Amino acid sequence: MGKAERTQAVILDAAEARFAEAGYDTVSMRDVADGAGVPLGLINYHFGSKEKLFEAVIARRADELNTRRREALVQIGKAAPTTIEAVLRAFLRPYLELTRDGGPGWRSYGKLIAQTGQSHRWGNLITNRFGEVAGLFIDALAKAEPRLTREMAARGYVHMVSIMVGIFAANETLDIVSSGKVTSGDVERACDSAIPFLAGAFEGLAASATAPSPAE
Amino acid sequence: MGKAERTQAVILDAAEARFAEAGYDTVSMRDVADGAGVPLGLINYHFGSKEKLFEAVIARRADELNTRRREALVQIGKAAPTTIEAVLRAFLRPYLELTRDGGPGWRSYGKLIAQTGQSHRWGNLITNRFGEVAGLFIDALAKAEPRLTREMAARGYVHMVSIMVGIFAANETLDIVSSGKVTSGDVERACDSAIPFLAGAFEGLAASATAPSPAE
DNA sequence: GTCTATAGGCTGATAGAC
DNA sequence: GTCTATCAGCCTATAGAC
Repeated sequence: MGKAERTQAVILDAAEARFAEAGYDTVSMRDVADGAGVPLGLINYHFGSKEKLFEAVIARRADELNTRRREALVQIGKAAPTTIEAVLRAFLRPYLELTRDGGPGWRSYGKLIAQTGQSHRWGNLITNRFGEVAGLFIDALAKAEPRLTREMAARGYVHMVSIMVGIFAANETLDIVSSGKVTSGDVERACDSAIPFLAGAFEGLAASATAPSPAE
Repeated sequence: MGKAERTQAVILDAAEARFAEAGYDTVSMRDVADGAGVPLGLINYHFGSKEKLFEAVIARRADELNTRRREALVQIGKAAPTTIEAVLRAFLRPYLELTRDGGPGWRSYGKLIAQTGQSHRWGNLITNRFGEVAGLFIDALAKAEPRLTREMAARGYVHMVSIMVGIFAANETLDIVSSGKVTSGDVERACDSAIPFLAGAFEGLAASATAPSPAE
């Protein structure tokens, strides 16, 4: 790794941590420069603008996560028939493993994705980065549970993403609503409980496709 | 309604719409003033600061939503035994009805809540406003499905909120991942499909509490 | 209650020395 | 590649006329 690349990594790490903590708009380029221990001008030299710096922060780990998820999907594709639960694991486990073992930056990244995904402003950035793999997983869900229509699979996928984002953002909502009895920091435990939750959810959704509602 | 209150409502409406669209930090007090058609100084006269203006925007509809949810919970409490599905409806339907019939401001509010809930900065604001009703619903979930531990009920509640927020934020994620075949704008349809999804989810979670996992 | 003018500070970006 | 100095613009908040 050249000197320039190492400098860029330091800047990306600092930007990631600050953006995750305080939000893109609140953090100034000076904050990032101070956090990285580099002069202000160097950031613009390497990344061009604040906006491009942010995009680079998002892109860095998105690529790694997408690769691992693709691999996990290929793995379970070999063993037929594929179950919904296997697809859920292929989606959640790569993220869990990276968050647990991939260094502290992944914790920041989780918080960052949560903010970015809900801001209208970065919508294209997120869907450009994650849209392709999303299509793969919607296909896998529909294949694993034939009762699911395409619409249901897509809706279910979006719900799954909402839950996933909430887990890896690890904000304190859970701690507070549980009066401190459950901690949001234990992402492994959160994933373990999310699997049966989501497996049941897709089962319930599939069942509602075949059984008419009581009102009808 | 006095003149001052009407002016405040106009300011709140403009602030809500702009904040929802572009985010708190991006929107300036000048933007809000222009949107409301009032001079800049008037906003600080009525609300004191930008931060307090934002809190007022959040509080206004939170109080109304909490009241309706409480009422819905009381209603289903009268008919024993309470089902998970009834609790889900008590949680989602008031929000749906307000979003559908309560005027365009509720659409903005949905987007705003999504952003606010994921920003570390406003965490206390959200939990202060919604925490009490959250406790009521966690109790109701645990009562409706005795197999659920308190921890499971709390986790499930948080997941339910994640999904709800995603639905009412109505961002374009769903439209994009479904290649335009499903629209996120139809919140009624989204709620209808979320009910069996979540009912199945709590069923799956409860089942996982009694049945040991295959690995054990 | 409403409106105007302005103070004081921080922002992103860059020109130019090394 | 790295670092410093600086510019022009925008921000929130407020003092004071009406």
